[in-house]
Amino acid sequence: MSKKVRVRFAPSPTGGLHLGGVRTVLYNYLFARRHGGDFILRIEDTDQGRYVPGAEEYIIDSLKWCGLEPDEGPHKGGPHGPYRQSERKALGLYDKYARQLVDQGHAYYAFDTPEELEAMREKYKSADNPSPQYNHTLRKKMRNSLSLDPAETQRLLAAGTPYVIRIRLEPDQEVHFTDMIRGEVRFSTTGVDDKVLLKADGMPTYHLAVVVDDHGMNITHAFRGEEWLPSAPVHILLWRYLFGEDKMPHWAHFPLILKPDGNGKLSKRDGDRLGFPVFAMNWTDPRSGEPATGFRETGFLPQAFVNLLALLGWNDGTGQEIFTLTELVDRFSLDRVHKGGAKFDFEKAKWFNHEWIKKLSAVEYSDQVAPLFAAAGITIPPADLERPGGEPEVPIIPIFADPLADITGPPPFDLAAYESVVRAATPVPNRFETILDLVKDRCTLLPDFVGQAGFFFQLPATMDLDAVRPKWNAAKDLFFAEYIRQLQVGGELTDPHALEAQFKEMAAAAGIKPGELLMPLRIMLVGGKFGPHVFDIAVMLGKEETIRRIGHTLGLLKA
RNA sequence: GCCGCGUUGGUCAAUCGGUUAAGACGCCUCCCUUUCACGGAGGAAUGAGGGGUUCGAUUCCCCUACGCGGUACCA
Repeated sequence: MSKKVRVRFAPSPTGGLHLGGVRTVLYNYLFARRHGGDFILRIEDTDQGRYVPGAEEYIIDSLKWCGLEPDEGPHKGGPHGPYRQSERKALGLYDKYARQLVDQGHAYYAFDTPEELEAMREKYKSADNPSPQYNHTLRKKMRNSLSLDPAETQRLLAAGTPYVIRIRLEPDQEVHFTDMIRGEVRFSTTGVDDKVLLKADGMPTYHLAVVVDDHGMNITHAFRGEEWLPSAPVHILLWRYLFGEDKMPHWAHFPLILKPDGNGKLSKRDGDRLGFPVFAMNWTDPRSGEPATGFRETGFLPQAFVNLLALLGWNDGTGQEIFTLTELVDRFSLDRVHKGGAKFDFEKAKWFNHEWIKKLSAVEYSDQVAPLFAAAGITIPPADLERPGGEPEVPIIPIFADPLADITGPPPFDLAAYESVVRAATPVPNRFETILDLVKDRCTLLPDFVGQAGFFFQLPATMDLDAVRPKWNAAKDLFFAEYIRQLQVGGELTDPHALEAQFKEMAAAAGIKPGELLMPLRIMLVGGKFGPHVFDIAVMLGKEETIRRIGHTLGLLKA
């Protein structure tokens, strides 16, 4: 019986969480859930100088928005805490293992100052070797416990001279491991430098911390972005020296998400330049004050965001593109993750969102849409937000309530059962939601709802009278006056088909082609040439409001 | 420079030696619709180059080119 799967996402709190980061989380999460394992959040705040206040909270909030909640982390604890490396330092493990490495002869003390390092790089830099490495040859020329005589090393140590601990890499050693995505990957130690393991301030570098903490947290599978591949041999060696390669987690390096134009890793700058979000949620750097927009604020549904990210580098081979989180968990496998990077395409991203808006009932996102109306100065009458039959017993649709844990159980999953549970928990739409459902085919981003449905709640902001005026005449004016009278004597508007039939009969009686009348009616009710079928709108507006708008426009046309 | 990883239409991509090389986004045409969408039908568009291996290569191997990543007391 193999160990329980445990994976981790280990960001450094230096800024907003971007696309690539969320996708790394997602693949970790999917793998963990797929195998009934744990997903851990660990904060790699080993670099004091780059620490950004608020970044950790932002990361946690972003994961929450995406529905990718860790099982253990700094915000919720767990049996393997603490979950911040700055706090794990107190455990004394980094120091202990660094010294153990020195004792084993696999690491050494180095006393070089930053200036000396810089001088070394300048001195040995050449066209052939633009970035000289602190390695087995150059270290002989530097100040460290390998080049200095032991007495001098002892003296420097005793005097409290600042030092770092570097790994000692001997040349021509082959290091290889199996990457779950790329297969066998081989390196020669010749090209790798003597990486710093423990910094002068006593904090570990990523290289030491990742190995010590993955070990301490019983991580079974270590997944990260492709940019880490080149330093993998250092981590393999550390595992070999410290805990044994047999205890080492399985590795996988995910492909990069590339900028849409040209080449290279997608960055925040690309988003600014090309006009799309790169971060999960809005983020303002507390130091520079520089803002960045998020997918959430742009009007993406978390379901769509997760869906589009999953497909950026993975697919299930069937051609299916729309997946719920639950389906993703059910289908995900590492061997179908691509090796090559994928360019981000915002048009396709929007398509995913559009699909999700159509797929979901407005009940499932009306709470995200309502504030947008308020922000646009459109008031939704409280009555429209009242739910017929009262609020449901389960207030939140369990799409992101980790359905797998309490609904479908361990894999394989009963997706059909899950869907039915979600359906049963979905309440009856209120009037606001009914209206959203009526126009959702036309909405790609959440803010589109304001433009598409605003007229239901207030007189159209603009009236496209130019669409009516050229062909307007007394006969039409007369027709609508008569139409108002007919509506007045009739009952409340309930059946769009009956309404349409009545309208067409009247048109025939007046000797006017219905097509001549339909557009004016639309303009009267909507204000422009868009929206659902006119009579659906009239029914939704109600008799009184429909009459009011026709009369109002008639007045405008006379003026 | 060196090391590593990649390379199927504009983009995301299927194919695990034999296919007319799927599908999706975007684009174009048409249908539906007396609005805008949705939906439906169709179209243009792809294996970086060169060597092998094989009866047969997009698929396996090698070389080249190109791209990316790394080469910090950053992660």
